[in-house]
Amino acid sequence: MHKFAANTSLRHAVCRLVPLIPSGYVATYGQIAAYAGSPRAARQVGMVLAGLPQATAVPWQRVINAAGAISPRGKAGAVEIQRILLEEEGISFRSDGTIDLRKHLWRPEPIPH
DNA sequence: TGCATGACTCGAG
DNA sequence: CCTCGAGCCATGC
Repeated sequence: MHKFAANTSLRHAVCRLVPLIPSGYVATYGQIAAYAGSPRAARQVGMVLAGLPQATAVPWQRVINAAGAISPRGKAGAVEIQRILLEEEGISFRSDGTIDLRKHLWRPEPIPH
């Protein structure tokens, strides 16, 4: 019944990169995957975030999908929680529930190492 | 080994 | 601009 797993190196990259996203901005799964060196691993990034403990210091809420929406999830209420956290950081949502990436997408100056 | 599953993405129509 | 389908890839049974 030990449920661990998840690509270790990607997990480390995610924990290093996600905290670089400033409050008030968001990044996409694909973006994080690309900076982590695995441009095709967007889904795995989602899996890593799903595996984070509840009390993590990693700002997982700042990672959304390429459509500018909060990705639906099995857990009921999870999407609402994420939205509230982002609104508290100053991010506004359109009536259809999406975020304007032109305004809020994280665009790091130099490429993160 | 095979097949379904998912916090994904992109391009065709 | 939106909907769909196909590609993608680690996990789990």
